Formats: sequence, structure tokens, C-alpha cells
Amino acid sequence: MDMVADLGASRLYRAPGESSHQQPQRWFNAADITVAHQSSLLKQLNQQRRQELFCDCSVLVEGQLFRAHRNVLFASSGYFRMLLSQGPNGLSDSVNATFDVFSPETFTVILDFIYSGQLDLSSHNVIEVMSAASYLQMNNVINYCKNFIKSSLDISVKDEDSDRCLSISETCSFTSGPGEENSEQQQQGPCSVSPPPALWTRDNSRSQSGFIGKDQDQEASASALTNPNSPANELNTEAEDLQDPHDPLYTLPGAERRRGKGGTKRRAPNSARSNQHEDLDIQEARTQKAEKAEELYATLPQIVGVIGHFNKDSNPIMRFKCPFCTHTVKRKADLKRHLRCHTGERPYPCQACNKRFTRLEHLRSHFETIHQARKLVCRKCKCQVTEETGHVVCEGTRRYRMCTACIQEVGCDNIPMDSLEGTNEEPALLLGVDGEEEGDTKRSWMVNDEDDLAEDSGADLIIQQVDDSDEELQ
DNA sequence: CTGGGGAGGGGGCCC
DNA sequence: GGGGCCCCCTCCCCA
Repeated sequence: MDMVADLGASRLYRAPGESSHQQPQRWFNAADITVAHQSSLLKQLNQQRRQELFCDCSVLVEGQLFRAHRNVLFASSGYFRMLLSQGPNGLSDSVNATFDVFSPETFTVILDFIYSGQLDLSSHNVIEVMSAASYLQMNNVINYCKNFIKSSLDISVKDEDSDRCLSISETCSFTSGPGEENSEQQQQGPCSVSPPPALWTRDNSRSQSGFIGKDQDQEASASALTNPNSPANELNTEAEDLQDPHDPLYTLPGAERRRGKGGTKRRAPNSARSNQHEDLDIQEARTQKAEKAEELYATLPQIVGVIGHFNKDSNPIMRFKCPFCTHTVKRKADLKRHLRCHTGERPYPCQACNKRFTRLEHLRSHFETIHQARKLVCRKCKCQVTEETGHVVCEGTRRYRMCTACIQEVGCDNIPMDSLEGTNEEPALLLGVDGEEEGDTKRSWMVNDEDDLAEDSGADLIIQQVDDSDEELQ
């Protein structure tokens, strides 16, 4: 094979047996050759695995036996790296691993990915695959799952792009590195100088550039897949790598909040309603988000239970692991609560300012602080006031208290005072999902305290605990 | 630029 | 399992 051109890092080679005067010439890129070789090697290893040739590692998943090569597992999974490196060097005996925290079907997907670079994800298996990948410390698989979920749920991007909203029921298949499909594409001609990007193939044949190009994160991820030196492609050896806060793919809704909080805060409560179309889009997106979050929750119980810790008697303690991060909790209910920070679900809207919250207690706290002026502290001089001395001042939907002295100092004319005494206005209500008043339990934090509320009852404020879909209908 | 305070969010845990 | 409380942390605003 003659080297005919040197394009820096990318060298071109002429195919064997072809002279320079033969037409048409077939040029080979050095990267193409590498990729083709990797593909061929992986294929070979996969064949050996299927024929159980040279397999020196047995993995038992819920009673089903998988045979594999320990060096392949070692190179692919931080868990196996840890497991295999604990054994004596030069071990000739086969190594066994047993798992009960994920299903054989899930491990099949993982193993197929290890040996082919293709990850068969669907809405039905993505959570379980992600959880298993997290357990096995396979960062690249986690990232693919994140991308899949991100594109399906569109959970972490506030500006919902309807073009990118994929149906979660669609099946998706990722190809990483030198897969068969890749190599086919690469041999299309001499023009392919750079390595082909990772394939994102979907049933509806969404164009890869169209999808990836809209999101730099995804683009980075795609290039990382093809670049063996990319940090995202490096195999994880550190536990903390599982949730890298600097990982561009790991955009927590919480992080989004922190970045965008100021903007949201500055926005007038009703400004969002200025554009009816925008409103409808947001409502539609919220409905989708809530539905998909529900679908996500529905898949959880079978996969998140892991035994990760031991108590003082060395008995295992069951903990529930978040499929999105390394966080574990004792109770499934706590996990469900935690998951809201990943799904972006905010089921508790404040009817006074439309702000939404992940928890009822946060809504309550917000309402009491912002709209009820429950704090018996003068906002100006911070002195303690009473129901009598602390006059409630209205500022839009916001209310706070000021002492008599501060009010006189500022000047009564400048302050919109709350005309509470003798008002006939409706007290604040907490309504149920269907718009009816809820029982005493849920009303207690707002309505039972009639004495406190008497002063604030001028607010025609209604708080509803509704789910998204209900709210959209209003 | 910096520190304090307000507001919001998340985790642990009890009822 | 849900509700609620407490605590801590982060972010933003403002003086």
C-alpha cells in the first residue's frame, strides 16, 4: 500500500493492488482504516463471544448465564475493572459475577453494546439500561441514555423546541465508534476526511445533523463518541465520574434554574401571558412533560432497588438508586420526590403568581412569605411587629409588613396599604384538583389559621394543587 | 467588589 | 406513601 498524500494527521492511502494510473482511484483515509480495523476486531470478538470462544468470564444475571471476555469487560466497565482488578494477577480461572439488580434482557443490551457499539434503547428499557449502566459504571452508555431521555422527555431545556420533541414510544438505536453502519458510510468515497460522527438512528429517520446541530451538548457528545481521546469516551475509573457536574450533557433542571432564576424573578407575573400562542405552547409542553414523567415513574419500581450499604450488623440495607445520578435514598417515595429535580415536573402552581413548585411545602412557604405577609417582621427596619402594629403593605401580588414608624417615615401616601379591616373579599382558598375545596388537612396551612389570615384576607388569592394537565384546561 | 438577607430547592427523617 | 418539618445550600438582589 502506498502512502500518496499526507494531509497532516489524516493520511491517504491507495488501495492494495491499485496503481496510480488505474481509474477510478480508491483512496483510503488513515482514520477510515483505523475505524475499519476496529470494526473488524470488534466483530471478531463478538463472534467469539457468541461461539463462547476464549470466554474467560461468566456473568450470572438473575439466573441467566452470560459468557464474555474479561479484558473486554475490563475495558468497558468501571465496575468490571474494579472487580477484575481485585483478583490475583495472571488468574487463569474464569471469573464470575452475579447481578440481581437488573434483568438479563437489560444486560443483553449492555453486552451487545460492549461488543458491537450499538445500543438498542427504547422507552421501555432506557431507564433500566441507564440504571444498569450506572451500576456498571459505563459513562458512555449513561450519556446515550441521557440523550435518549433528554430528547424524549425534553426535560432539561426550558425553551421547548417542538422539533426536538420525540415520541417516547419511538425506538432508538445508538451506534458508537466503529460500528458496521459506520464503516459502510465511511467507504463511500475519498471525501470523508474526518471520522464519521456517531450515528443517531431512529425509526423515523430524523437527520443526524438536524438533531445534533441544535444542541452543542449533543454535538460534543457525538464527537466524543468518535474520538477515542475524548474525555467522554474515556472509561470511568472514578466513582464521581458518574455524575460529573461539568458534564455538558448533565444539565439538571436545578442547574437550569440556577442559571435562569434571575431572569424568571425579574419577569412580571403576568408577562408570560402576553402572548397567547406562547402560553399554549408552554401548556402543551407541560402536559407532555407531566405525561412522560408519569410514564417514567411507571417504569421505576422494578429497577431502582439496590443494595448498596450495610448496617452495623453487616446486614444489607435496601436503598433506591436514582437512574439519573448517583443519589440513593431509603424510601421509594423519597426517590419519587428526588426525581422531580430531573424530570422538571412542578405539580404545584401558585395561583397568585403562576410560579410552580416541586413540593407543596415549597408552595406553601412561598405563598405565606410572598403573598400572605405571614412574617411578623417589619420589612424595612426588621423589628418584630404584631398583628396590630405590623401593617400589611401590598406591592402587586407581594405583601409584607411594616411597622407604624417605618410607614410614617416613608409616608403613607407612597405605600399601597392593605385595606383589610372590614373587607368582604374572599379569603384565600386551597382548591383541589377539580376545583373544589379540599378537606381540613390541606386547608389547614392556609385557612385554619383564621386569625392570621384575617388581616390578609383581602387577597383574592387561590392556590390549587393540580396536575399539569388539569391546569392546562383552565 | 463584597457581604447580608431573601427566596427557592433539595435531602433526611418523623408522623 | 403522603405530608410536613427542619436543616442546609445556592442563587440573586441590594446596600
